[in-house]
Amino acid sequence: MSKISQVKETIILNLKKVIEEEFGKEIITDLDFKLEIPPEIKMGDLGWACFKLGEKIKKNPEDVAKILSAKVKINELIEKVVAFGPYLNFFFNKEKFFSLVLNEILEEKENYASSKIGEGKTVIIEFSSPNTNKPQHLGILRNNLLGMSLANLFKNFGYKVIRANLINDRGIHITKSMLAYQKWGEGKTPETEKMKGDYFVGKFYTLFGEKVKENPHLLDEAHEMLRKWEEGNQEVWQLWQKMNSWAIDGFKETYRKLGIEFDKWYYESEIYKLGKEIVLKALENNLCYKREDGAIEIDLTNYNLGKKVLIRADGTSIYITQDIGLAKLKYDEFKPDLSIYVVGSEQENYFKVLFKILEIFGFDWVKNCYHLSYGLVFLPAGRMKSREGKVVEIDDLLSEVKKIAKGEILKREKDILPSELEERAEKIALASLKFFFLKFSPSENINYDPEKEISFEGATGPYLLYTYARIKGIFKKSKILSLKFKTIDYSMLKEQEEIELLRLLFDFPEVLEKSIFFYNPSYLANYLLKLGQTFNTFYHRYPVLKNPKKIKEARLALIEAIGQVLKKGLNLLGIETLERM
RNA sequence: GUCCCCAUAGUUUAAUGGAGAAAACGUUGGCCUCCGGAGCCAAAGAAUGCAGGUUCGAUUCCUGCUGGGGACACCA
Repeated sequence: MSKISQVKETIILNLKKVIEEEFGKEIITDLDFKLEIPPEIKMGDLGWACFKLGEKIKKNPEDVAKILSAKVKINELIEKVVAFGPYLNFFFNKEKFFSLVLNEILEEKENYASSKIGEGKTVIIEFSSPNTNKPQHLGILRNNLLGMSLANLFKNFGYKVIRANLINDRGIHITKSMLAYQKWGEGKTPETEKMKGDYFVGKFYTLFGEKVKENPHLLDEAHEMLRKWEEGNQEVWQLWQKMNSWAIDGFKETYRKLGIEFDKWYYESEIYKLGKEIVLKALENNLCYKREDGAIEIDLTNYNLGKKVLIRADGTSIYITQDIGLAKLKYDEFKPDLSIYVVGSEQENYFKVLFKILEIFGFDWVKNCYHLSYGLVFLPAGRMKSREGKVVEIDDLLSEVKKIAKGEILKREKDILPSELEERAEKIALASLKFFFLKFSPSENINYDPEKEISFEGATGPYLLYTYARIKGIFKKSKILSLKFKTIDYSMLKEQEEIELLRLLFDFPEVLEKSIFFYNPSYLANYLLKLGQTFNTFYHRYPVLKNPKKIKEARLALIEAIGQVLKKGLNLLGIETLERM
């Protein structure tokens, strides 16, 4: 256990002991021993709210705080214990506090705030899961980023993480684009058109949408094509394989740009027959029933989820059949302690149905399944609709933001090498986009106005990259390669801003825990903003280098620690830092 | 019709039931002789949609209402 978490543990143990002695053993079990950082420095460094205890023993919480403050022992780190209204607040010896936190960060480096609490446990995160009939748009971008950052966070806590991608490469929406290509493709390919494969395929999906308005009969042809596909018709399969590989090549290109990797790829075309056996077995056990028309159905009206067909009358399976099968497949293969599905909020009802069916079928591991639902992304014109081409695609947006980033760099540095320009612009553009989407709580819908939201100032990724580069800049100027942090005199650090920064650094491990506990990377994103803002205030108010040696070294240690935490936090969000902007 | 989610400065968002509701954008006014101005400082701007309730304490929990979004397929 890290020294920092030991500090909290020790305080809590001490506190529990005092409460036991004062008010009896039984009372402990009902209390929440969570220490919080008070809103203002003058109130103390850690605090405990006495409301609940007061209620239990029928005493005013302010009196409780007073009683406790007299009893809780101080030590070399805790120099004062004070009753601050209904709160019991602890004041640290600042020099000891600085030395404790900064030494831990500087020693642990990128391992600061990592832990092994997840060791031996497996988490499977299914995310992205695109349809192979069109390029990925902003909604999936949000999905991709959430899945990636959650995977990073879980890894940080020692979990074994399986990043799974279910490619939806089968079904009527796929044959629609296939049919359009067959009719109007004229044998063109992504190569002949110099187009990214997924864009090329998407063009025909949109084309189908247009043509079907004039000729509704096309829909029947698409259904006919799907039937042929399921029969294994050779001609249809060749076309399907060709177009799918175009689309998937395009996806892989997008993932590469975003820095997203997967450990496991599932293809709907390979698994869509899974689950039938499970359903048939459930039928034998009377967990579901056969309707008069032959379809197999389950009645969930008792759970207010209606009725759901599981196998069609003609014996073919539907989407949920396969998801039942896939859930079991994932369980058998990985025995996950937690299985997360990152899927949009419009499918909340679907997942309630899926999980309920798994429960009824007797799979007790369904209790480890969790639907991480996130809100929709809206454009100024409203909800995105691929069929109408009313979308913003990831690749387009990324290259546009990159172009703007280039312009910004050239404003500041005219004679930059082209390769350097390219790399910096790429990282800045990615930081801008990724941070934008991750700073929202997943449950919130996002209104995205491409004209307005592409910004590199204020609460943005580039602001944080800039802050990090600024810290690196100071080090470069200092000509100090590695800091001998053991000999630093931490009593030099006593400014208000320095103490605020220290409290933030101290809080970092808990922010990461909170992010993972609520499956919400936005806690981390907003924390990083706060850290960046506080650092910049400090930076403008106090020089680091133009100081006597002792102060200079102490401040360098502080900003080095800030740099490390910024970098680690950004990396967990999937954002890479830059040494120069 | 039934169910779910959302509603907080002009705008976009933040706040495990707890300590003057916090930021960013925009607006107004300042700050490069000083470690990077993609920055900083200051000001103006909020009875947290409405009406009740629970609580020592509600932006947070409960009920009703209003407005917005979503879901209720033998689509995926």
